[in-house]
Amino acid sequence: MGRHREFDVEKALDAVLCVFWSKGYEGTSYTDLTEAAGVERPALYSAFGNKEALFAHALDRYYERYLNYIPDALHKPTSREVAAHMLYNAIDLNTRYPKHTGCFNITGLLAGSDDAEPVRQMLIDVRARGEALFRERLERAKAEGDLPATAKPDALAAYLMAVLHGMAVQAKAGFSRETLEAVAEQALATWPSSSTSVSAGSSQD
Amino acid sequence: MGRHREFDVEKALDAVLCVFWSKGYEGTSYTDLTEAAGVERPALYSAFGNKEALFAHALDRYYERYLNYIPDALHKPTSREVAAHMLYNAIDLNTRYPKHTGCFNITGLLAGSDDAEPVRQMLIDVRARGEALFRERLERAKAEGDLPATAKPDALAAYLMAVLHGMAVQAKAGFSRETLEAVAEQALATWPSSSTSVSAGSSQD
DNA sequence: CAGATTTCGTAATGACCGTTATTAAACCGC
DNA sequence: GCGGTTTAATAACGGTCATTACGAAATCTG
Repeated sequence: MGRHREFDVEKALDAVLCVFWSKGYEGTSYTDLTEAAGVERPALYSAFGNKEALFAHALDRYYERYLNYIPDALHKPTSREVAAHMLYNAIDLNTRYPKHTGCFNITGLLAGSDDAEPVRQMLIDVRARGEALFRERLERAKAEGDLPATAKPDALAAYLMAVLHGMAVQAKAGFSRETLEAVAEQALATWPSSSTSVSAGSSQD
Repeated sequence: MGRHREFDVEKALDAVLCVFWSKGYEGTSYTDLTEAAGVERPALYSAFGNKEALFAHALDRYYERYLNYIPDALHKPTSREVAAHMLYNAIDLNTRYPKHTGCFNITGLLAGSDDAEPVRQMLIDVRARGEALFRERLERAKAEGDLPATAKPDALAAYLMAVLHGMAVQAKAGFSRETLEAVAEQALATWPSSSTSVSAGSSQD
């Protein structure tokens, strides 16, 4: 019983997500959010809780709707294909929307006042979870012989995540998709392989 | 004539720099700055101007005092040494101070409200200037035969900057110096070379 | 239709934001 | 020591922040 909700909760969350994506947590005001969602302030509060809870909802949705290529990537047969899939899908995501380039997660992770420390920590934790999944996939690749026995899955995972994070920064700095693809190509040029003999150092033309 | 200044302008700017380094531009309040500098608000205003001008002063000082390894790196004889010097000095800088890990520039570049857009643009411009210097150095290396004729200096420069920015993010996420060194090692494993035959793909052990 | 319940929209809350009058104190040349 | 000048410190400014009472409107059950 009671009055029905007049706005679409999913659509409102999508609008909120885009604003946070562009400006980060503290860079976004509640007025920004209500204007983007087309919903009055108390309505957003009753639907999602306070600003921090709303950001958490947006973060969940970001992983569900935009980072859903990660599970797909992890299922690729070889570690090289996993890496390539993650790189090129990240580039697409980081440059697809001119209004909010880069990565939602990384954008909010770096700066913030002391009050926003819980939010930063939340982003740090989620990021670490993603890297752990990738590392475990590389450990499997090593066990399967897809990576050489000398390979270090943890270092390799950290390395590729560094490239991904760096591209998120560069996308925010206005880099084109083409430039980022050149970055990815360079990163993949050094990817280790167990079977084939590699000549990665001169693979760029 | 007139009353003498009772605080050390240089020391105040150093203190201010550290706070901005940790929290970014908007994450830092003027109260944070005056408390760190041990200087009352009007004194900071009279010495540096408003918050944006103060941040610009801090950015200048950051490049003078902490990124002074970049000119040294660019003077190394080979492009590989240039890259290695930049990577390992960046790691040291990004992990040296537990109170403000990562990179001052990258920390403030990603997020911010619309009011802070000029500051973000300032950081984007300075970052681009650094990458341009590196790219020009790689073009010289190519002309000198230090890099193969097939090398693409712009892509190579963007790639290494991506790794550097990614490490700045990871430092902010709590990565240890050792982990970042493994990342740098992986990044260098693929660095192109004109003379020696390369087997970068299996160079990790 | 009556009563209970939920949402909506206005408007207000106290706290903090960056910035600056204003007044008192310290220094200079004379 | 005195007038002119610069700095120091207190305290205030209007504006925006996130958050929420409160009363009107809308929907359900009975």
